Amino acid sequence: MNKRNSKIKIDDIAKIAGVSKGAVSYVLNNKPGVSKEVRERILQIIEMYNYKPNKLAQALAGKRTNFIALVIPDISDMFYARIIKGVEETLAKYGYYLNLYSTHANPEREHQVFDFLDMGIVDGVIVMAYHIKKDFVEKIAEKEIPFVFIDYPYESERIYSVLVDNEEGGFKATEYLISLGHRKIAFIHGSQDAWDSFARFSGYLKALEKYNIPFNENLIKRGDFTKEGGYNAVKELIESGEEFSAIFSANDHMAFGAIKALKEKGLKVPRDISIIGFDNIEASALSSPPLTTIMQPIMQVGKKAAEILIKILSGEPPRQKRYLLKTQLIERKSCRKI
Amino acid sequence: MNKRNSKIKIDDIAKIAGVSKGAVSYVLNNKPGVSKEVRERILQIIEMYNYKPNKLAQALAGKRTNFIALVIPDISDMFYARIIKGVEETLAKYGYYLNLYSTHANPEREHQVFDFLDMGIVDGVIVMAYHIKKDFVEKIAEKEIPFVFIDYPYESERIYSVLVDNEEGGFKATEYLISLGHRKIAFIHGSQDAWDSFARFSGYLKALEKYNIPFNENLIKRGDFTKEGGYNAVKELIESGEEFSAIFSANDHMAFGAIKALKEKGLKVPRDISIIGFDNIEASALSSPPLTTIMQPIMQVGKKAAEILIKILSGEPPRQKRYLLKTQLIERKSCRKI
DNA sequence: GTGAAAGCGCTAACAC
DNA sequence: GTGTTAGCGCTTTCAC
Repeated sequence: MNKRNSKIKIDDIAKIAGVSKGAVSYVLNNKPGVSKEVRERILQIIEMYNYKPNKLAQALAGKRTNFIALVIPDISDMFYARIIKGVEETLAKYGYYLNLYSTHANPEREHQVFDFLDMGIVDGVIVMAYHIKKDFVEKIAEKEIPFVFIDYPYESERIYSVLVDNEEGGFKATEYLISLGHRKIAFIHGSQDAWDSFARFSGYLKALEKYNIPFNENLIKRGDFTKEGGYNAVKELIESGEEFSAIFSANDHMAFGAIKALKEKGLKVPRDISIIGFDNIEASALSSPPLTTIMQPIMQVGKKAAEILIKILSGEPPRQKRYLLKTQLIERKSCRKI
Repeated sequence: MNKRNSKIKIDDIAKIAGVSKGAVSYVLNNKPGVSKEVRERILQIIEMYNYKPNKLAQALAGKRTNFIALVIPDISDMFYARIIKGVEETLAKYGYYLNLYSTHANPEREHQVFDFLDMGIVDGVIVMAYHIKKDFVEKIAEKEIPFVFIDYPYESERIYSVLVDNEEGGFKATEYLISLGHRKIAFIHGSQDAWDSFARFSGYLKALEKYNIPFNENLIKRGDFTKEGGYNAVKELIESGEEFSAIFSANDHMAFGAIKALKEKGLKVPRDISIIGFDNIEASALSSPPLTTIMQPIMQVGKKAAEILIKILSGEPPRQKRYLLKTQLIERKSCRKI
């Protein structure tokens, strides 16, 4: 019934080398307390028998597992895939293994995740979840196992978090449009409850304010982050008769929908209307016209989160708790000077 | 120094319930041997203290870890991402956790992977690797821990593997072109050592044969799976003066390069030349013209691999060792009847 | 039906 | 320096 009964273990190595397990353990962990000759001999035998210590036993005996859990809504979404990559690459660099847990944005599964913390199998957790409320998280913070949040929107003294500076991105996008001479700039919101969409909107507002452009409520429409949402929002906008020369869409998908709606009404981008998106998804470079957009430093988000966690695990927890990563403007062909 | 000293453990539960650890263990594992009342009481206490058994200890004591390792070349590539998703979803369905290991197609890391098998931390492994040679794999097959290969090109009695039927896909693509009236069909190879490209080519050959179309060596060019490769190959083809009315490109990226080369020479797709790709990458639906291509059942590959592994772990290893998944023709606008 | 005790494979404190 | 041994937290056999 034992699934590993045929495997060679530390006792075997010890016996063969004519020493105690302790000596072998020391050698395995590069610790002093073994003479040079004995160490060499043990090393040889380990090599010879291709002995690999059982991680489970090591971990149970107090060592780390070197496993880090990453909790993420969806693996196959390119956006998350890049976060995963950022995490994975830095973890690998420091000798950690990745333990992926996909929640499919299911609230129950997102909460379930925290059982990981008590199971002893991972040294730390990186979490990206949408439905976890602040008080829950704060309670979790008392666990012994460290974790860092990605896109945790609340300020907190105790939670490590890294997120994209959406507000600054929204500001940048709007400012760019303004610099091109636009003053009647429509804004397409994402989903109702999306705090990142609001942060972008907040940047939009700040830019208007900075350049003394009056805010016009009729220029604000709501999409839902999908192409259809953008399409409907812009169609509505056009039919409202409100004048505008540019659109800032809270994400690229909606921007494509917007372009479609514009096209149907005989409006050309960027000839008649300029449009800027947010995210820089793959299709944005390929569309016609190629979409000017705000690129999120997605991979860096993953990288940063992993780095923080590793720092904590190394016993040097960073003082800073919250990391805001800057976006970047990708200038393509969907905006023009007027 | 102990990282979990504050956690409640099985002894605590036992003490509180006034029973032995054994009893608690039985309850945890839904085993008989505990009276109904005692069981209830233990359950209550477990609930009350939110006790979670330590997986490490459980696993060490002989149980499964419920962790499955997935070894894959690159996470952020959409293609692999979908495999991951397929694997992850089925694993989740059966209560397994995913353990991702990205090799970046690095031979050393690909081999390293097999250390997993000896470390006791995963119950099984799904591997997709490019640089692992047949004899190495066959040797690994003797390990006790089960694994299944994705895209393992060799026939084998002992290795479980699931792969896409590239030959059938190549046949289907070619047959489609032929059905449209084409007889002078160029083929653009992928990289030199890509067995999947060869399989597609082999399908091409079979289709020609079936329809009594003579094979013309001058119609065969080599790319390297990149857009540039496709571009160069087709440029060369055009400049060779060899006549052709259609191109079957071994992947979509090269097809885009091909279209570019065609365009530069004043040839329009599909007006002058029909072109079919392979893979159905995201951009293929978005390009102009939208690319007709062969879709690989990528997610199913992951799903199938996971299913096989789970079957093995459940003690019912499937008799069939090798699973060939069928492709699908995605008809868009890059081919026309002549 | 219940509890004691022997592992699982390793680490680390402690004698020698 | 070297070897012994007591855990780590759980499962499971085996008496009772």
